[in-house]
Amino acid sequence: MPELPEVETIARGLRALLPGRRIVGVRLGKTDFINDPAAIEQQLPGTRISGVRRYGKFLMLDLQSPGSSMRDLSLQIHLGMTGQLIVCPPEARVAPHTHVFLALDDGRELRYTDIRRFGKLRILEDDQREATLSKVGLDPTEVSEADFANKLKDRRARIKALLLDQHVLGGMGNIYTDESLWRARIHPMRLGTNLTGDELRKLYRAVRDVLDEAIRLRGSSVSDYIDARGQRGEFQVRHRVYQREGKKCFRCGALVRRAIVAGRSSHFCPRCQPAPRVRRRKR
DNA sequence: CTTACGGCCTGGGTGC
DNA sequence: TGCACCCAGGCCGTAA
Repeated sequence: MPELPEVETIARGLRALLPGRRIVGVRLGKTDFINDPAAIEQQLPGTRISGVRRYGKFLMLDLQSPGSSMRDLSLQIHLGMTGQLIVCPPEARVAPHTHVFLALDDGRELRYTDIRRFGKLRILEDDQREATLSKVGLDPTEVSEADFANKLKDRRARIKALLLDQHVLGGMGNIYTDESLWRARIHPMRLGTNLTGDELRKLYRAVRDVLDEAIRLRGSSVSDYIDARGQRGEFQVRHRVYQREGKKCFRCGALVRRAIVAGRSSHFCPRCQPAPRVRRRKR
């Protein structure tokens, strides 16, 4: 499931292949995950891809319109759980559940495949672009330690929920949240406001390190993630708690536990990551 | 405003 | 062989 490192890997792959290319044709399969399929079909052909951006888990393809009277557009892509973007020759085998084909002027094709169709494709006018970008929280690969701490230290929500909240930080998903909390030795149910200064520092370090390592290893391929060239990532071999329920903690040997926190299944070591004191429920 | 939670979308994998 | 069920991430509505 693509989170920040996977989306970043895909973005880097696309950046080597797409800028400067013109879209010469559009073919769509199922369209229920696209905000305006007719606009995609009518307005994309003829545009030139000027840039590929990542913000949080979103990808943005910036498109220059051919005529100066026409407005520039952006194609906003969210891969959901099972979305894949592949650049390939048009004769390459078409994977099942491929629903978007963009023919490029170099003879290649950009394809979007999504088994579950939890992904989203949106076409944005240039005036909607920045408003959309501004809704996503700070980028955890660029945020300063002070900004990171300030975002969390006054919040009474659970740290797991805060790290997953895309308005707080953009790009953390279940894997990297659990891995970061394990490294920082913080239980997912701890409240943001109850973290000590030292814990916030450790968590900041953990988030940065986990994401940097994961990007270096081109993401985690736990189910069907592949990058723009169809390659799998390698970070899944470095997972320390994610999907390791019942296995030994790499640090202390206690058995990794799984619990639902903030509506998501959360993996943690009950010894390294001590649970917060349960507040006595008032009757 | 903040937080918590349930429901919804879809289909592959699992377990009976 | 079939089939019910679980689960995933994001988002939205509702309630406290």
